[in-house]
Amino acid sequence: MVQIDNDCFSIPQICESGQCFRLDPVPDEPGAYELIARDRYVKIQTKAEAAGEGKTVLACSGEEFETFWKHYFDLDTCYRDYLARVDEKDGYLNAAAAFGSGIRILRQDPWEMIITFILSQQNNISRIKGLIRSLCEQYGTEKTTEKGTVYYAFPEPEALAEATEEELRGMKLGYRSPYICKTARMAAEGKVDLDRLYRADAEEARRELMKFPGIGKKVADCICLFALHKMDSFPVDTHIKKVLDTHYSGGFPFDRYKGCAGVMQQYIFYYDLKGTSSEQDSGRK
DNA sequence: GGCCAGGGCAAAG
DNA sequence: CTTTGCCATGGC
Repeated sequence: MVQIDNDCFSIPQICESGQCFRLDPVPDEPGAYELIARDRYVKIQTKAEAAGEGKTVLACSGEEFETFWKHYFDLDTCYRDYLARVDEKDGYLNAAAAFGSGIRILRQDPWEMIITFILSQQNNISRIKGLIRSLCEQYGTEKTTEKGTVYYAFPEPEALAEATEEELRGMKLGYRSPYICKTARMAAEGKVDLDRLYRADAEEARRELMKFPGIGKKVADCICLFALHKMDSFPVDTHIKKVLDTHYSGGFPFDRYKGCAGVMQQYIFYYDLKGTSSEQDSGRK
């Protein structure tokens, strides 16, 4: 058991922010979450104390926390400093940052993000989660925790490369099936050295990732941000595009947010997705 | 029941 | 280099 008391760290917000599709509340256990990262599983307890301070407990050893989860959740970084960089005069971004102040940019697995965000295109989050679950149950290795919890690891490239396009269509992946099929085979053959991408700059990483079928600018940027931790990557999806048109017609101030544009992107995305629906329909095309 | 979802791609303009 | 039509499926 490891207790985390970092400032600006909220599992529920990270869960809802849509960067990780294998983090979910445990049914009938208020405050409990399950997280699967590649082949690892961890159970999480979140408890809102009377004082208002959030507390998070990971059910793992101190060693596993130090060598993996701490880095995964980016807990060595002070997100209060990111919040402080928000322009005082930017009302929208202040509201968005306040709303999502517990979000962190995770360091997820590149291969997992490649498949996940290829599936994400023109799709909604709840369905994406369902598709990922199907893929894991079908092609991932079944594992059991010390306490007897059964879960499925994310399929390795070699396992997913065995899938045929017809099988994937049968699992309702739709027109994304050939993308997954070809990408898995390319990855299994080692066409792109994923580890090398950590060293590359964002621009080069993006170019390399776009060699996979089904990965364009937006999906590549998601992989750069959510796996490779390129903090200047700024995925522009339908939500972000709408906000940029509505609130930043003069252009988003990327220069000001050098080194943390991706964090701002997540604040905006989450705010547009889950924020107060008081002016939900104000955005027009 | 219709609109839309964390887009990409190839063909046209 | 910038638009356009198409691609499956189901959540809401």
